Amino acid sequence: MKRTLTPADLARVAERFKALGEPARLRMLDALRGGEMAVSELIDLTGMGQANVSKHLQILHAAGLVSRRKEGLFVFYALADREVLLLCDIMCDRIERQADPDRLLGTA
Amino acid sequence: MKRTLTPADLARVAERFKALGEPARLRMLDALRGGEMAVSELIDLTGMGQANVSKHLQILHAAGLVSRRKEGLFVFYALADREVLLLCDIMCDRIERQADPDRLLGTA
DNA sequence: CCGCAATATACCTACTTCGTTATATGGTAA
DNA sequence: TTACCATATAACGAAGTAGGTATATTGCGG
Repeated sequence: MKRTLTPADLARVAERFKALGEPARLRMLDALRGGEMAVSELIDLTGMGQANVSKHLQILHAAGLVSRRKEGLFVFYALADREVLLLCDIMCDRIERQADPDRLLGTA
Repeated sequence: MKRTLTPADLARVAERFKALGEPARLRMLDALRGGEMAVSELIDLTGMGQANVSKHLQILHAAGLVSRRKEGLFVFYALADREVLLLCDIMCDRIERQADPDRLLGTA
C-alpha cells in the first residue's frame, strides 16, 4: 500500500469528497443513476433554481464526477463512471445500518 | 437497490463526505492507518496547531469516521472501521489513474 | 436579421468553515 | 491543595460557499 500522494493529489481527493459533501449535489447524482439528463430536467426534477443547478453541475464536473455532452441547445450530464455510485452506495449502506436503530428509537 | 433515503439520511451522507473533503482531515485519517494515536502525536506528526487538530477530530468523530478512547490524560483516536479507508483508497485510485496521464502531458 | 430558449456566469447577501490565540476542562503528581 | 500536562472549547478575523437575481452566452427558428 503506497502512501505517496503528493499534496496536490491530496487536494484533488479532498476536492472530490467535498463535491460529494452537499445534499443538493447528492440528489443530482442520484437523479443521474438512470442515465444522462439535460440541465432543465434536473431543474425540474429537483426543484432547485436554474443558476444553482448549473453551478452545482460545474462543481461536479470540475471534480470529474460527471461528464458533459452538448446537443443543440441542451447540455446532457451523466455520471462519469460507476465508482461514483459505488462511493455513494458504500456511504449510504453505512448510514442505513447506523440510522435504522436510531429510527426505531425515535432519535431522528 | 433501494432509493429510499430520507432527507435526513441524505444530510448524514453529505456530512460524512464533507468530513472527508478537507486535506487536513485526510492527512489525519491517513496517519491513523497504522493504528490509534493520541492527539499530541497527531499534532506532532501533522505540524498543525493543537486547537485545529482537536476541532478536526471532533468533526471526524461526529461523522462517525473515528472512534475515541480516553486513557489518563491522553485521548486516543482510531479509524472507526475499514470502510473509511476503502472510500479513501477508491478515491485515491481514481486520482492516480487520472493524474498520471495529465502529468505526462503537462496538462496540470 | 430578430427573438426566443437552454445554459452559463456575475454579482450580492447570509452563512459556514478554516486557522489562530486565549481560555476552560479534566486528570496527574508533588 | 497547587502546579502542570493533554485536550477541548470560545472567540475572533479571513476566506470560502450556497442560493438568489440579473445578465451574458450560445444555438435554434422565424
